[in-house]
Amino acid sequence: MNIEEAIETLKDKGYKTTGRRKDILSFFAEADGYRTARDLIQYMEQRHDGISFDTIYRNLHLFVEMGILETTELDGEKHFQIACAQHHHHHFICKCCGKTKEVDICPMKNVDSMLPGCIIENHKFEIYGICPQCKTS
Amino acid sequence: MNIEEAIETLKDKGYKTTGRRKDILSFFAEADGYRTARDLIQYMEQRHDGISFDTIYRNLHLFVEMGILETTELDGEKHFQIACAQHHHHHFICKCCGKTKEVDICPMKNVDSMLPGCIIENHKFEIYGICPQCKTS
DNA sequence: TTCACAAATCGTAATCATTACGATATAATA
DNA sequence: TATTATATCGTAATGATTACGATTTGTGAA
Repeated sequence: MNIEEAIETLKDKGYKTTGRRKDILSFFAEADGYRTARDLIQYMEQRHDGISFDTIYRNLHLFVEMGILETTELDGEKHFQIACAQHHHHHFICKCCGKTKEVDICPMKNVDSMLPGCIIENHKFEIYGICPQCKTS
Repeated sequence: MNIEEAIETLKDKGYKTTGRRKDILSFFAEADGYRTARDLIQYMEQRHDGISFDTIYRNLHLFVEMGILETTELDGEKHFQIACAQHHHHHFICKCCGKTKEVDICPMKNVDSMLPGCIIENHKFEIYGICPQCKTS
């Protein structure tokens, strides 16, 4: 998902293309990994007079809902990144820089039979550690 | 892990056996699943005049650190339950009542080779859904 | 059993991420 | 360019969690 695609998606659903939205998308396009709302606020304050919490959180939620961003909870704080592949996958997440790597292993294949009577709705599989770049620096 | 074991663990490490700690352990022993700090506060207020946030959170953190409780983040709120088995395992978690079921599948066996150069520190694999009891009621 | 003291608890204020809202500004379109 | 629904702003409110000085209590020694 790149900025142009994201803006197309917004237009298709009747949402407006605003400067703020482009800025938010730029931030995540450059980011290459998970970032918090606070990271985004800091970025926005650097290149504008200010940014409203309302705008930050409203758009983060909207983008997640539209599949433009993915979200996960790390250290008690919500993190966001550009949605990568369309197919089902999981992530290695660097604790240091937030960078992610796709992992095409899904452990759900054999799980159904182990949970008789349960309705399985979704699952989370994440691997945490240090990426090669952070390891050497 | 039962209450007696937990109190032994505390004593061994030089921590005191207080009424509050016994009450907190009783709550989780009865709970059979993940509960929030607020759930615990509500329970404590029912059988005492009141309970300090300080006592709640200090002991929750202590118990996690000592392996008496396990913790996970659900819906942006920390949840706690009595640590179950000693061996490595994962959980099915009922979104409705917090009840957990052990799942003895671990997807990490083949992951190392997919992440060359990365230091893998830990991982999370959780399955979310509705348990049989909540399904029928 | 009582004493002394470190540890634990209490009550409450502070913090921090997130949500909410009335007022204002702006993108889309006719 | 005029209209209007949508988006943004500035700020206050919320809710979980953390912090802290004052008080209480469990524990081990006398």
